[in-house]
Amino acid sequence: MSPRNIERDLQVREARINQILNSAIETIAIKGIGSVSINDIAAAANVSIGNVYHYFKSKDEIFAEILRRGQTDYGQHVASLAGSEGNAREKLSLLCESWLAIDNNWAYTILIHTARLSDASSEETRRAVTSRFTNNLEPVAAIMEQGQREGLLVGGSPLELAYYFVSLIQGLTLQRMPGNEVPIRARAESIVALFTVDR
Amino acid sequence: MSPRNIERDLQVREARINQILNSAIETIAIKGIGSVSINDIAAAANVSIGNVYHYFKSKDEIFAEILRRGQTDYGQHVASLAGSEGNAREKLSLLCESWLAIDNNWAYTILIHTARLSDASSEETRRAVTSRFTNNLEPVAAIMEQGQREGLLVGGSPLELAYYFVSLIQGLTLQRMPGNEVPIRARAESIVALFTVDR
Amino acid sequence: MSPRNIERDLQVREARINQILNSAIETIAIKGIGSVSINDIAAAANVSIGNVYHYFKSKDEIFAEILRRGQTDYGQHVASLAGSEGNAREKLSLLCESWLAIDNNWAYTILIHTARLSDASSEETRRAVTSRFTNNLEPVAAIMEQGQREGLLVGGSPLELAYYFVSLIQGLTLQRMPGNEVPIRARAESIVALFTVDR
Amino acid sequence: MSPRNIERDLQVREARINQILNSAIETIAIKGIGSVSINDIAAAANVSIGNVYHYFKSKDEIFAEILRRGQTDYGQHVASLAGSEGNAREKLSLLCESWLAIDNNWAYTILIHTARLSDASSEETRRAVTSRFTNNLEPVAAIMEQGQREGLLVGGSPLELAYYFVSLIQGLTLQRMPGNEVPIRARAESIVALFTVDR
DNA sequence: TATGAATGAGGCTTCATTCAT
DNA sequence: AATGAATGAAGCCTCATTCAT
Repeated sequence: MSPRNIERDLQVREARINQILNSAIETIAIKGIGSVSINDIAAAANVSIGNVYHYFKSKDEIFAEILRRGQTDYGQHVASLAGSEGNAREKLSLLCESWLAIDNNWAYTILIHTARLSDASSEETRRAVTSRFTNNLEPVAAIMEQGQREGLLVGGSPLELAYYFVSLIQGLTLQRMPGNEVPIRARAESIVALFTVDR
Repeated sequence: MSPRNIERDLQVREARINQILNSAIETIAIKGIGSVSINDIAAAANVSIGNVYHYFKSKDEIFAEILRRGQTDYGQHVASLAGSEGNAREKLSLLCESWLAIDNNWAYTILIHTARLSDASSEETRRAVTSRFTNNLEPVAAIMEQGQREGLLVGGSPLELAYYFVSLIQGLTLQRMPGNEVPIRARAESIVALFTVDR
Repeated sequence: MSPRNIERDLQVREARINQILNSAIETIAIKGIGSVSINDIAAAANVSIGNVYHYFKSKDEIFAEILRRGQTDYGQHVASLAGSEGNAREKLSLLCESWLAIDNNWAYTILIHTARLSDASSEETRRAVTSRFTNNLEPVAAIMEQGQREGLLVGGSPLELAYYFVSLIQGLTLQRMPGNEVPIRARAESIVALFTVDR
Repeated sequence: MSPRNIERDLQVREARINQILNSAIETIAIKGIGSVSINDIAAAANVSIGNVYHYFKSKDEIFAEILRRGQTDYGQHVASLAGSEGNAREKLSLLCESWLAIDNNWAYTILIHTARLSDASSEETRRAVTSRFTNNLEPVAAIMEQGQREGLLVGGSPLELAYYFVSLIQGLTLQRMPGNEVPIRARAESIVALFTVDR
């Protein structure tokens, strides 16, 4: 029937989708969420506008997919961290450092919050984002609990602590948006210290 | 009735400006930063579009003015708190509680970050926002320093601690946007505990 | 409050709406339903695109309003005809002639049928169009009934006859679209003869 | 299995073309003339877009071919009817019933009229459609003439009567578009009665 | 013959801003 | 001071058509 190599087609398709999403997140990092247009995204991906719409139904779908991937990847990262060898303080440090090391994170963070806003995206997208956010707290809470058992981290509800930790990280991340010149550097060590018991 | 004089005119003007700005922040809280239009703002203030432009040069100026007022009010609040009687832990608690009590805060917070994005507003607005943000850290840093002197709060650079505190508060605030159903409540007590030494 | 003449404003508004709608129906008559764009409509009305949207929510609303007016006007026309002096055959003749005399009618007719098509307009528009169409059959049916009482018109269900009459008129109207060169002229006399008993 | 030869290739080609055209008319019946896209047509025919273009030069050609076949088939039908045994009234009844029986007819009818509109199709297509329409009137006119000779049908120019008959049928057909709920059923008997002399 | 990725012009719609009254 | 009509640029999205495989 088809004189085309289906498997190769799928690979190309996947590659193109990645290409669009990856350059989109970069473009957002430069232009900012509110100003980024499909035009920008297409240009950054070296692809025509029409072709972007060949792979995505709408701008919202692009945002939603970026978020899905970002949150899923982060979830896997933090879950594997929670399940790995080492004490809770070390894990928290690693988590902290990996966040602070990624330049793009502010874009994900702003995207997460923007996507939640009423008109900015569909009800479904919002639900999915919030649900993943909540799920991703679990491994952090597990680390908190481990730290409490080890006597390394401060007491209190582990989930609540995780909530504070993630909020702090996200709050810091937002300070790193382009154009922002707050003359203070966040240091993983000091942040983890807030949650550490021995001092 | 009362003859128009300059003073009364200014009062009316001021009242109208307040009316527009106050309903604007509410409208932003509902529509979302990115979707709100001058039309929405005018309608919410029960004022014509043209009249909005009579009081403000541009949409950016409205945003900028909301931010200026919000940040200035907050700055005065936190400065007076820093200068007031009481120990640092109590002050931090009050600061925390006052933030968590205000429903609109997420809108200010998102507005602050949006306004900083390159294309979203003028260079001048961005500089002003960031500058006020940095200035407003000072009183918090002063409270941190006081707390360290009192032996109540954890050690480290007071400014850096203030930075973390504010970031945490802002991060939490963002979780309270409409449509958000994170099933965890932030409690001032637990937050302050992170910065407290006696445990 | 307002230094504008409200009444005059309303008059201007009404005039502008008429101007847009009237030139729109003309433009449709030239360009054809399927090809007419908001751009065409705006240009024909000597008005900017944005201003068209100041008066109408969407292209569909323009179509819907044209239809509402066209069907309402026709309904009043035919109702007043049905209630007027004269025998049924004369009334039918007048009705026929007035339809055949109006050059634009094909556009209304195509518009009526296009508006009924699933994707072409909203459920609400479609219902309204069909409902008005059905209502407008009544006066024609009344004429048929009068004609039967007078012994001038053929027998059968008056409503059904009205349905045939209107369908015939519409079918003929469609033959008169631009680009159409069917070398036959419809004549009111012959059409009415089909519904006449004495021959 | 069976060796490919030219004849078989042609058969396959013809089969594919039929498959596309048949599902296209169905799709038009659902989506509506103005909204149907090549994509819809390809999907309905279970064929790729590219393959549609392998068999047809353009969307206009598909429409034109549907019309050519529809009008030609109808022409043959009505011509054979005109040449068959039986009196004119019976022939008119059969013609009427066969039209009313076919669910798709409204789509053809709308298509015929749409295709005639200036911008909707090429000059050539329009000429062909109108020409076939006019030609197809001849057999109907012949039936009218026969009926007049037989003393069964009303007097007047046979071609003009044929024109009215077909317009009436088409007008009725349009009332049967999807979404249409005109609560009146057309009955062949009553329609033919309008053209019948004995009453 | 068959596929579907790719293109880009064009259509609809929104919105900040201006201006006559 | 107040109104809202008017403008037009810009954004989102669709779709007929082409082309490499």
